[in-house]
Amino acid sequence: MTVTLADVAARARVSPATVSRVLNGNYPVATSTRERVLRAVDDLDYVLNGPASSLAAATSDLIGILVNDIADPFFGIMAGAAQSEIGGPGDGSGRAGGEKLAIVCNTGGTPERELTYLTLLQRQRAAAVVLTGGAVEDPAHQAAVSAKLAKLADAGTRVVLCGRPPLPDGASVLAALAFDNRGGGRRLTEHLISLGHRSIGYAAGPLERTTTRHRLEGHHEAMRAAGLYGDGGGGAAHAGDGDGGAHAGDGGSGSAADGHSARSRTEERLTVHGSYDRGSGYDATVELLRREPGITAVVAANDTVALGAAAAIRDRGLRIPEDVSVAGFDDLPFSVDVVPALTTVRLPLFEAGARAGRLAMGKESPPPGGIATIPAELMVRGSTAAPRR
Amino acid sequence: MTVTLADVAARARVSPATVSRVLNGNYPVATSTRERVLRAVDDLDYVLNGPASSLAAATSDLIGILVNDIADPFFGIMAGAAQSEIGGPGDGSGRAGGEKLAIVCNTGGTPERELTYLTLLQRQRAAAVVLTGGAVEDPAHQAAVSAKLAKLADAGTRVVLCGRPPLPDGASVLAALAFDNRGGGRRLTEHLISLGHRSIGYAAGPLERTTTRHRLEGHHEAMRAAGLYGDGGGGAAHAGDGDGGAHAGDGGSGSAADGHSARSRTEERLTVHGSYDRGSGYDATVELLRREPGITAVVAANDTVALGAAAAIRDRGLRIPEDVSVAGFDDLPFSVDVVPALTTVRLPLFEAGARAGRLAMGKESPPPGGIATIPAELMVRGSTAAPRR
DNA sequence: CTGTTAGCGCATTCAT
DNA sequence: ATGAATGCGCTAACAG
Repeated sequence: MTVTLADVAARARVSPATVSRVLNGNYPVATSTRERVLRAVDDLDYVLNGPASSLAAATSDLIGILVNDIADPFFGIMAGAAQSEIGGPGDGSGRAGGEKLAIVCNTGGTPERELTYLTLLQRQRAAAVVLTGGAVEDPAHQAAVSAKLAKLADAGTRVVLCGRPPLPDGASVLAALAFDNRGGGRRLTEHLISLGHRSIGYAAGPLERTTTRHRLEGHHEAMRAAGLYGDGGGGAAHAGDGDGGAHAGDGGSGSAADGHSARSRTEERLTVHGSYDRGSGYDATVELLRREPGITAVVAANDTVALGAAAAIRDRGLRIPEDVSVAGFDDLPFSVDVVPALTTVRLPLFEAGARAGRLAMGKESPPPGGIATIPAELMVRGSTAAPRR
Repeated sequence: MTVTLADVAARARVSPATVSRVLNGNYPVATSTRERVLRAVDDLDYVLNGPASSLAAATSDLIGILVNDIADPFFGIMAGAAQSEIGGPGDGSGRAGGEKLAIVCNTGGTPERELTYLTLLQRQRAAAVVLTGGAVEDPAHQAAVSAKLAKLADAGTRVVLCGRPPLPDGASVLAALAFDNRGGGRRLTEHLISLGHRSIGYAAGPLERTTTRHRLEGHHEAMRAAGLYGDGGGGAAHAGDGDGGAHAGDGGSGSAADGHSARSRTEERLTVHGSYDRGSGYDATVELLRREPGITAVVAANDTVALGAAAAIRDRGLRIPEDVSVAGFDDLPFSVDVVPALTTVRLPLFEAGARAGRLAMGKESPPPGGIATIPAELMVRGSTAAPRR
């Protein structure tokens, strides 16, 4: 019923080995023979048996791309870009030559599924794995992921991080492309401060994610530098801890009010954690407004959260930016279209994803030290303005 | 170097077959034996060799999900939902038991890549394939896809269509879940007409896609029924042609003005085609406004296109909805947050994706006849209002 | 319930 | 440049 290599060989009147050689193209074969084989392949409508091929070759042409949330364009853009560098252009006939199969796996942001997918990919003997987006900072999970990645690398799988800070032990990672979340967060808040804002609320993301922490740290840095956290909120906690310092800051559990002594009460009051979605931004903003009715600006964990924040502000009868300024992060495509257009921090998601894809394909050499920090650019638009007198 | 089933068997003092049985769980094994094996697996940190397993079993645990554009939440939501039904919850240890690996493949909407991915999936002996989103109506491509799907089905791969009309020859498809794009489109335009609009522009999607055609047909039906296309634009062209009638209406090439004789000049003037993105909506709306400055409403191919349309309208100094009403399609998450909130047609993307996932897993039985039409719900919000006097 | 025996379809040695 | 033989690691009968 199913056509095999041997069938093709028989029809082309060559040995199976020869067919294998023309199909893989990595061996000299006489042109006339090659043509005969190719014709037989077409005639018989032969499709290579991937599993058999992978078994014999001890490697597959699968490349996994892990994302936290596939419904979020933040990940979709990176994944799409990576995939465009991986999946060949297709030769029209759909015959599928030697291209890799880029597959995206949706972890839902949970550590368990992340590990499960990594194992599944390991099981498939994936040629490469790209991990996108922030990591969860639970030490146990970090260790488990590191161990798993080490095993993957050991088995010949190329590991690339995209939009994710380097691992403490980066040995097994080919390359880590990290966004400058901290710098972007700092510049965004500096912008607000320069506009004259003094009381700025922050609708943060999930507590345990690196992305959340880095953006928040940038924000806090700016606030503290401007003396807006009043009492002794020291800057000592994360001093000199570049985006690359991936050791979990607070280790352990985590309510927002877990008494980190260097954290001022103002700082705590003006920060609310949630998830990276619209509803969370809405709720966080309602809470911020309740705690501190006088805030003149809300910074959101990302653009989607900012959408919810803006809705909450409007529902309170306040205007943007006249009464309250709003800012996001990422600069997703819709951000320029909301009214007023969203001030945000632009991350070159597509470029980063594409680069990660090339790295995974081995088409590009890793940055020095295997680590590259990707700059974030402040985009000032209509949603932020000087606070009213 | 690499641990195999035999190693585990040796350590557990059982035969390889027994190890295989406990790993696959589909065979009775004594509890004590099972535990011994499991312990050996953990001790040795064994990971099943997927290719070898697939080769022997003649089937893999891969399930492919094809999407047109992974950066578009329309697809991301469906894919994520499908994946959530497929990828097991993960057992925490990341040990990865018998779960399937849901992988999403980004075709970019091009027929070639769609075929290439299908071939790649066929090569991998995928357990199932889910095709999401509208199809391209080029007859040659349709035939190629049908043939490929037939081969996949033949090889035991379950084929599910989600948000895509059934194939002319649906034999090889397990189930087709089609959205009621036509009905939704019609009701949306009827809503506008009932509000008093007479001159309504349409920023349509790519000409050759089923989704585009069906939404547009619904729109045209409503317009014609209200006599808004003046001269003899007959309703005969697609009469009684349910969403399921998948034969390419116009066959062949395709400028918008290819002289379909039953199409009125007004109809043509008020319809502009583009792609399913924001920029396209902007451009189309600029063009519509140029052709017919008096239009009081613009209907967009989807919510993203509507975003661009709204931007174009505002850039012209017009207000929404006072001067021009705007409507979208899909009801993506951001649609409720734009200002004014977008009137649109809600498609249950998550539910449909989840159902497709269950179908692909064989966890749910197909609808009668293998075809289900999923209803679309009109969502009236602030972006549409009665035209001004 | 468990062990034994055969391949699954292909990529590679080696020869030639 | 091509053919012949071997084994990748696992599952699926078939016995017992």
